[in-house]
Amino acid sequence: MIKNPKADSRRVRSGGSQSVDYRSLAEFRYAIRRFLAFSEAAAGEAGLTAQQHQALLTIKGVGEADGLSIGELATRLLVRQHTAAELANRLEEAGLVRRLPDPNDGRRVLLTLTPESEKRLQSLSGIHLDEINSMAPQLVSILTKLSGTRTEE
Amino acid sequence: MIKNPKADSRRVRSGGSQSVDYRSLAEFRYAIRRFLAFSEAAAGEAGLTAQQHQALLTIKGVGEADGLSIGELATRLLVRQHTAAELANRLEEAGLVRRLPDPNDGRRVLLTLTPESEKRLQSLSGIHLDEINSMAPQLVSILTKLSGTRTEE
DNA sequence: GAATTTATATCGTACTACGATATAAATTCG
DNA sequence: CGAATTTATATCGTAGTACGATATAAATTC
Repeated sequence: MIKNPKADSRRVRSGGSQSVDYRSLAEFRYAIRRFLAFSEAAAGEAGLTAQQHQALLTIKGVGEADGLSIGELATRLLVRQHTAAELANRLEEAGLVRRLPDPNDGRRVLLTLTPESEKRLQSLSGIHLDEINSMAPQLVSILTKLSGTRTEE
Repeated sequence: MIKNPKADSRRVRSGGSQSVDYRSLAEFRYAIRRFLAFSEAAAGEAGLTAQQHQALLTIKGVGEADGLSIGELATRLLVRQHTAAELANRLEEAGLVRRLPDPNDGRRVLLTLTPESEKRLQSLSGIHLDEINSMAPQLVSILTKLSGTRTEE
């Protein structure tokens, strides 16, 4: 079977410059939005905001033995350090992280999960894996369709 | 060459239930965050907020000839209709969309791009295609690594 | 050991999405 | 047909959160 351009693939040519597949670009953003909306809803049902959930996942996922510093959390979440500090405040108040001073550096604070947040994160992660598996084919398809559409033609 | 599990793939087994690859899940979120941060910065340089940029892309990408209604925009952005209406206000004030009453339904308003926003969107789209192309391999790799890690083993 | 840098924290502000609500047009149906 | 209901958009006040500005304290530099 020969690979043909999809029927609904619309490359709009404008102003004599290169064509752009606006539809696929919009589909890509829509897919990301759907995933994030799904994730926020799932987090909400677990009593977490989206940021709280992702902070927990980051602390767990980076997997530093003694915990993750505020600064490293900020780097991973792509927010300012004081934003990560505020996020840590809210997580601590909710009993979802512990703040432990770094024994090697008195300025740093290391964040670790509590048993409660470990539990919630594990449940959420399973739910998310299911969702990612179900959306992955479409996402890969969009990425493939967009690949190389910038400079070619 | 035989496909082996990656050395840095860490599946954490907890509580006797299934293992979860927290690191890959965190990497996936980090990739999404990087893309969104890139996109927001690019939009900002074009004088747009992230939402404004995505509204323009949606109006263009859905490709209805007469424009996109507020309600359809809300559906695609996964926000409430009145949020889309407010977004349309800000876009209109900035001269980036026009509101045209739907001749077939007096309740509806159709949003169309202006020449100015067409121009900015085209430029932004090219920049985004480059970024998507450069991140796609890693994203596909993460998705592949996560695939099927929910129920198996 | 004084100056600088790094890490975290606090406070006030701004942006934006939301709930509640309003208005008007279209549709339903007795 | 005309009243009731539904649909589409809009407005207003509020809340959450990320940010800039700033502060404090510990570590590093020289």
